[in-house]
Amino acid sequence: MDAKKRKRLEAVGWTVGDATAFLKLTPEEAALVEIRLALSRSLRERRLGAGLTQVAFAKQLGSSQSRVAKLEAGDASVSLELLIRALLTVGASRKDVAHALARRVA
Amino acid sequence: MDAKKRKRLEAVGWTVGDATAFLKLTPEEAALVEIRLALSRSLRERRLGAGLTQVAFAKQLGSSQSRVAKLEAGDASVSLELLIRALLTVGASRKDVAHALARRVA
DNA sequence: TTGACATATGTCAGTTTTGGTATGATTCTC
DNA sequence: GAGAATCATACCAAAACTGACATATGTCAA
Repeated sequence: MDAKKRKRLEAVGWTVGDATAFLKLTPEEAALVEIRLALSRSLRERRLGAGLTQVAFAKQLGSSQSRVAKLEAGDASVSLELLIRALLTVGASRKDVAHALARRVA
Repeated sequence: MDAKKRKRLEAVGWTVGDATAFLKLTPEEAALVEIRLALSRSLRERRLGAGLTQVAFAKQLGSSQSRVAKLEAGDASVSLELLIRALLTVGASRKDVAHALARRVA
């Protein structure tokens, strides 16, 4: 989108940009969101790759299906702590976690 | 240490190995400990590199000096969440965090 | 359609984590 | 030695997170 069109839209009350820009996140907050997203995607891939349902995986993890769903949704109500522990539980190594974390996600 | 010496020690009631082996951590728990350690080390390096005291950094982070000390000590009472947010606050990027996390620590 | 299965979303009491405060230990500079 | 600065540790009330449960949505096969 060119600058002129943006100006026009903003003049009428629209905000132009991606979700993080819209939500006015600081760079750190944006990075945190990206990290959450990258890890949750990796988690889902690994769970499916292992042929596990959310229920089965929740049992392994010592948690509930609903929390696994939230984990994979990148829900704000789950901590990075649990997200990383979950990845380790599906068999990811420390380096795997690092790799998932570095992966482009936007 | 050779196998013979270990056998001799174990026969008398000693446990031979590193801290994680001694504490009988599962692989996931051990990885989590290593992750915490790797991140906290990186945090201290970065804070010092930025010429900040714990007090000054705590202010930036919106936390307290005592919590920064615990962060850097790898204390179990601080979450990975806060640890990672702290790293991002001292200027680490998502990739920096990934790199710190992958770093050998034992 | 119905039933079975997988996943998503809402809620909540109990637990964990947090920021703050207090205090102790160490190391300097005067 | 006194005072100042930096970091470590203990404690606590408030906030955030968790597991569990209920329930909703979606999908597929009979």
